Amino acid sequence: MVEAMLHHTSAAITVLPAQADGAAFMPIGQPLDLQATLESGQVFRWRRDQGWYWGVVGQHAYSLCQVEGGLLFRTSALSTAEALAELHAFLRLDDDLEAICRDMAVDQPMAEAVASHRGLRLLRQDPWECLASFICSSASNIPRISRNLRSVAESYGEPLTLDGSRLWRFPGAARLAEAGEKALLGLGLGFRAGYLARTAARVAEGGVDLMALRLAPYREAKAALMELPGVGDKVADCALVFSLDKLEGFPIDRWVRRALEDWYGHREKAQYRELLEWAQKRWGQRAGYAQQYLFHHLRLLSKGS
DNA sequence: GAAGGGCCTTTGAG
DNA sequence: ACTCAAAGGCCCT
Repeated sequence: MVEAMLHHTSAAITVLPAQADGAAFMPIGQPLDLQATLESGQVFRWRRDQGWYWGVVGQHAYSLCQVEGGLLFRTSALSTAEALAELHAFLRLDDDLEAICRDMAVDQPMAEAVASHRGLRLLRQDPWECLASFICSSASNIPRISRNLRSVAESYGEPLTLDGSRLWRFPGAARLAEAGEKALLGLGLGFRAGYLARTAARVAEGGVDLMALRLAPYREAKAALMELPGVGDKVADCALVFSLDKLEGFPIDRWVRRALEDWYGHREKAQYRELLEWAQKRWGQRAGYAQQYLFHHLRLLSKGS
């Protein structure tokens, strides 16, 4: 498979990625920038090492490496077919990104963001891990969120082995409810520990069926999420966009708010709901993508890279 | 109902 | 050493 792929490799890639032998190849026709996708603050537990990304999708460990025409991958999944299906869903390859970006880029700032990060995709994450992740994101920063979630997974999740490397599944709600607030506080979660423990308990006892929310309309699903401790407008929108297929969601954090002020002339004090309605009117079902491009673009600009 | 302010922990960067 | 910001939410005036 790898050899067949190499014959149409572009001149830009002159050597095989490290440790390509034995990896399977997944052809991808959609635009994909794996680095931008995995490092744009949607997910926090993927690690890069020598051009390979290591992480967990569903119940299985994966290592991924982007090459011309697709991905090289290894997995702990039982069959290649299962892995391909899992990756396809995770990367939202059913989204026609070219069309989405074309529709979104109706103004200068978005046109620049889209042009600068071609292949940045939304992901379809596991709803519980996604919700828990963004509960932990409150008033935090990405390096810290990553560290916190890694601690949680390594303390309470089931270990997986892939090519001699250890990865951890994210622990289920029942496991975290059992662990309790004090234990989570001990992992450095700060005031988020109480939120996470209480929401875990609610989810574990069936107070809300996260998977079922994929079938519910946006407003209904959001209202259900916002009943949970530590879940307000922003965290709910993150869970909706990144894991529940509600791409009309539009999470507004400090960065996106800044982008809306700087690039679209919104006033500093504008309320969340007001900005949300504006974005949904402008971008409709592509609001979630629009948000991700604004977030990633402004963040990279301000980091000077 | 809207608006403003303080507090909830901890870390990383300047 | 000190300050501020960080993919917020909640509760009180």
